Order: sequence, then structure tokens, then C-alpha cells
Amino acid sequence: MSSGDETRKLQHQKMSSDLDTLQLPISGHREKLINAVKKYPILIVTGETGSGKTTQLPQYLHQAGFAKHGIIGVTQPRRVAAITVAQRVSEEMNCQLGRGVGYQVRFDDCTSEDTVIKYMTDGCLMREILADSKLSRYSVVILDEAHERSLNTDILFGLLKQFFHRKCHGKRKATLKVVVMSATLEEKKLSEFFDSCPVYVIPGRTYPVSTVFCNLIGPEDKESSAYVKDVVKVVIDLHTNEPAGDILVFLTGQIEIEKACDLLYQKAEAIDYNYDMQDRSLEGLLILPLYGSMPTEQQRKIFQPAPPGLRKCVVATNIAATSLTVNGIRYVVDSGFVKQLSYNSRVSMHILEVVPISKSEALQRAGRAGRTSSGKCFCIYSKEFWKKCMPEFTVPEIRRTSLTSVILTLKCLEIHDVIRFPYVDKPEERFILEALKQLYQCDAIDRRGQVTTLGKLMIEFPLPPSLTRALIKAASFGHESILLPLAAMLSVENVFIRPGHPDKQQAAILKHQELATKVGSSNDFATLLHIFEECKASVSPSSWCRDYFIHWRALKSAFSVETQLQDILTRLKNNKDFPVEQFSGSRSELLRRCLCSGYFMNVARRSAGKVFCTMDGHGSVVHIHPSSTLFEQEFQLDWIIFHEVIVTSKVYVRIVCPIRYEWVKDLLPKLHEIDVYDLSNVARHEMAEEEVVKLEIPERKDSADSQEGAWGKLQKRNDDRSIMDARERYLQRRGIRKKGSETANQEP
DNA sequence: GAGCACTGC
Repeated sequence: MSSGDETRKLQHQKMSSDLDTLQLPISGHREKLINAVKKYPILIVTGETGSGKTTQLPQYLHQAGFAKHGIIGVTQPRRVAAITVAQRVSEEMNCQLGRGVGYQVRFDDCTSEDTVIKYMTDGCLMREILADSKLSRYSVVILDEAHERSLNTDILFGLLKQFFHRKCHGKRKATLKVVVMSATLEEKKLSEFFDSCPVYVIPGRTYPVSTVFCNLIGPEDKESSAYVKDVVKVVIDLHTNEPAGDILVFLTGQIEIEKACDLLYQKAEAIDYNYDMQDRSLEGLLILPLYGSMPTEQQRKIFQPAPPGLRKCVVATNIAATSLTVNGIRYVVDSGFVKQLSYNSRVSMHILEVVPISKSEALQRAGRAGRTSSGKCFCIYSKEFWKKCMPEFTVPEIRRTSLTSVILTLKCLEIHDVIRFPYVDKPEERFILEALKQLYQCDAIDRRGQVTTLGKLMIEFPLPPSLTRALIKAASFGHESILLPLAAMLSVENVFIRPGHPDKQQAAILKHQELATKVGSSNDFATLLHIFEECKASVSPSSWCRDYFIHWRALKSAFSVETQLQDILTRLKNNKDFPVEQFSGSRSELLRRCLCSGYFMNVARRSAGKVFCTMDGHGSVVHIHPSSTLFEQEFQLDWIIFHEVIVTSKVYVRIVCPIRYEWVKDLLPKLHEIDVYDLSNVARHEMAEEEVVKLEIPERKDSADSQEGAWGKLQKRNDDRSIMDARERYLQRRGIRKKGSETANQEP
């Protein structure tokens, strides 16, 4: 059951009596469930939405005496879910939240010595395991929402499986109980993973949802960009022909959603007008966009019921599939696409792209229509598209993401054989090797794969290794105050607001430029630091944000992150192993030199025109993103470092600053010392004796090296089509490139 | 001359 479901249930049940709790589908299974947990060390419990497993099972186990020799811990993939469920259960158990029933999420620990049932995020349990690998406080660990396959839950699966397989845990093995709770579909795979452990099925209570294939998208339209129009058409048809009931539309991003809402708004008015002329009554459409970067108060609007005579139509991203639940939805319109981040380990690049959803995800989306009554799901795609283009299951996060932090965590838990670690879905070996390489490069592990003193310091920070390395460098100089706010700013959502209206858009751009100018318009990192400091120092930080088109919500969380990082650092600085160095130079140089020590794998040098070439051994061609303050200043630049790469119409680097070659000269050879494939021995916990290869700085190309040529070379050099393919698909989607055209190597 | 889905420590 997802967090939203819990919220819904919360609202729903508050009005009803305890009788309703007794009538939950799970209540008839109380004794059998208790006996199953007693009998088996690991048990899988599946149940559809509304079965009550999240709120009731921990209480049953508590009543059966499982909390006598330890606490009952329940993990959730999201913060809100952990908090709202804990609230609900504390009410049901008639105790004060934080006493008998508590929760722990980042920045908010609401537990006490009396806590016997503890809800928490899976990330929190991971942190706890780092301090106590035997989880000695717990009698039962329940991993909820297992079907979502979040990165942390997947790692917890492997750790718990290993826990029961290892000989060293002795008595502890007999006392710890593990329950994995999941929606149906994935339970077979999970059961096999846990040595064919039993699966307990609780029937759900949902209503039937019929599916209509509208056949507007077929297998040949995998890269179609026209589906916003199709979605709008389906919504209008539905609105005119189907009886009352609210609509939920799934699209992929902010821009699409705004476009769809505009079209709907025009057309809905047209319908009203036409029907008025014919003197027929038709309820209007209340159109509500919904996406993550929207202000929270605006998001709340979707929870209000539509005024009488109006039909609510929520046009949302995937946020409506897991994080937020809209009540009373009777119709779902599914575009069949989702925006997904994937990682290309060969060139160390993240690609954010629109891809067809999986069949299981499509069923989840459709299910949103059957919560309060029977419903209908209109898929804009055809049955053929379903069969040919949609995979059975979504690729789990662990196979789509950079694994540096995960691998360092495993190493810190003394799991050195990171390749043969029991993964439910094993990541490709090169993902693991790339992670090891990066950890070696930032001195978190040594050549034998052992965690270094620095690595042990780094694991304490909830940051990517590169950023942690920069932070520790600054702290070793005694100047952490320059890196702490920056690390915080880089950990939160994008702080710059991009308004929808063209007028406001221009005003926002000017205000953002003003902020960049104050630090000399030459360093995006310094701009972020400046924003943090200015905002914090202002009389009213929230109105400061409004004036400068900055997300106040993002800044608020940056302030919390900075405090947390400061606390961790203060604790670690007492450690005798904490490095101490001297630095004399300007603030600007200090900042950039610290960044270099963490981001030297993200160094690029201008090769020709506005084209840069990365120095990480891949030699990828990159451009400065237009959102950077250094955009169109390329000719004045030579060496740069960047925070991240994004592949859209070109391979762009975002958040950039110029550096001097001398600052990275001694660091760059490290990038070429170890070949990824030599690391497989290290991964398997054997010694590796690689030959050290000296770095060769590529000669700067003359201006004759056109962009066209550079693209061609990138393609050959990397021998990797996926980045180019992603770019092609992007261009096709935006209608810049026609399907099947042979112009991949040409730059406009 | 773009345009970032979502979540977590």
C-alpha cells in the first residue's frame, strides 16, 4: 500500500468507528499471520490496497508479544508515509505519538525509550545498520512496499538474506524475524530470492476497472511527441460521453502538463459554449495540474472536492502514482509514458528521458480508478503497443543508478565481494566496476578495495562521494563554512523557479542574472553559495525568495541539510584521523580548489569553439548548458569543472566553474591509473596489481575541428550508441528531427 | 539557446 493510500485511509477511517478496523480484510487472518511469523524467519505478505497490512500487522505482532525482546521496525520508501502511518497506528493503539508508536525520518526522530513499534524510511534503517549490523534492537523488521523496489529496500533485502546465511550471527538468527510486504505481482520473485520462503496472501478490497485501448499510439509511435493532443482528445471524449466522476491523467513532465491544461481549458470552454447554445446542461471541467516542483499549497488544491456541477480533472506526473493520492477518481487517462532517469556507466552519464511504462506500472495507474467504485481506464495506446513496447516490469532503481554510495556502504559493512552480493536484481557488472573506480579515484577505497580512513569519514555524510570529498577538503583547511551551504544547495531540488507565463519568465531570468552578477557571473557554484547566504541573512527569507524567483521550499530544506552536515562534521572533527591542512589564498580560489579535489573526475577542457572535452578517460564532447552563467562566455574559458551532465539535444554540463590546470594536474593521473576491468578482482576481494598508466593530456584541437567532427569522434571513441540514441530520441520527440532521418552526426 | 520525473540519508 502506498503512502497516499494510507493518507486516504487516514481521512476515511477517522470518520468511522473501530468497527471499520475490525472489518479490514486482514482482520480475519490475525491468528494465522501471527503463527506464520512465529514459524518462519522470513515471510512474505502480499495484499492489495486497503487490506490493512501496513497498519494492522505490526499491532498483531505487538499483541502477540513480539515486542518483548526488541522493537518492531517497519520501513517505508517515503517520509510522509512513515509519519502518517505512525500517527494512525498511535491513535488506534490509544497512545501518544512518539511513545509506544513512533517514527524516524531524516531531520525528525519521533521515538523514545518506550517505543515498541517504529515506522521509518528505508534509508534510516540503512543508516542504523551501519552502526549496528546485527540490528540488535529489533525483534521484527518489516519491509513494506517491497514491490516498489527502492534502492535502499533492495540493499536491505540482500543484507537480511546474508544475515540468515552467515554462520557468525548464532543466536541472533533464531530471534530476528523478517516480514516483506508487497503488492501482488512481484511476490514470486521475492520468495525465490529468500530461499522459497512462504507467501501469505491477503485478499484486497478494490473495485473492477475496465480498460479501453484508444489506439491513438501504436508500436511505431514509441518516440511520438504528439500524444499530448491525443490525451486531450480522449479527455474531451470521456467528458462528453461518460457519467459523472473525476478524471486522473498521467503525463510525463511540467511542460507537457501545462500544455495539456491549456488545450483542455480552451476545449472545455468550447464544449460549455456549444452546449449552452443548444440549451443542454453539461458539467464543466475543473482542470488541475499536479507535479512535484509545484508549490505545496497549490498541490493541495487537488484534494478539495470539485464544486457541484463540475468534474475534476487532475493532470499529473507519476507523483500521482505513488506519492499523492487523489480521492474519488473514477476515470484514468494513461499516456503510457514516464520520464525516467537512467545511468550510463560506460561514459558516467545520467540520461533523463521519456520511455514507455511497464505493464505492471500501467496496471497500477489503472487501479487508481477503482478505489471508491468501479472505474474505467482509457489508455491512449493500442493493444499492440502494450504487447510490443511495454516491458513486463519496471527496471528496478538499482539497475538504473550510479552505485558509488551503495558500494561504499557495503564495503563499510565489510562486504567486500560486492559482485557476488545477493542482489534481487543484480546490477550490470560494469556499473559495480565503475562505482569502484570512482571510489578509488576519490580515495574512499585503496587499490585492494579496502575502505580508507577517508572513506570511513565519507560514509557519514548523506552526500555523493565527490561532494563529500570537496567538503572534507574545505574542513581540513578550517574553511568548511564555504562548502557546507554549497553541499546543501547541491543536495536539494532545483532552486530556480521557471514560471509558465512569458512575462514572468523574463522577469525571473533577469533576477537570476542579477544574483549571478553579484559573484562576478563566472561561477555557478559561487552563485548557489551566494543565494544561500543572501537568503539566510535577509530579514524575511521567504519574501527574499519570492523577489528573486527562488523556490523557498528548496531553500528551507537546504538550511536543514546544512545544519545536519555541520553536526556530522563537528562530530567527526574530534576524530584524530580528521585531516588538517594549510591554505592561503582568496576565497574564490579556496572554493574552486576544494571543488577540484572532489570533482576532478568532472574536469573538461575546451577543445574548439564552444566545445569541451572531458578529461575522465572517456573524452566525451560536452557543451555548457544555457542555464549556466558561463554560457556564451566559452571563448574565455580553458579548463572547467562541472557538477553534472545532462543529455538532451546535446550533451550538456550544468553548474560549471572555471579552474586552473595546476589545481588538477596532480589529481588527473589518478583517473587513468586503474582500468575499470582490472577492478573486477578487487570487487571479488582479490588483490589487484595493475600497471600504472601515465596520464597524457590530449592536445588541443585546432579550430578546424568542427562540431560535426567532434560528434562523429565521440560516437566512434565511445563505441556506445546509447547516449547518441538518447539525444536522437530527444530531438525526434521535440519534432526537431524526423523519424528515421540519417543526420545523427550533423550539428545544426 | 535550453527546459528536471520521483524519492531518500
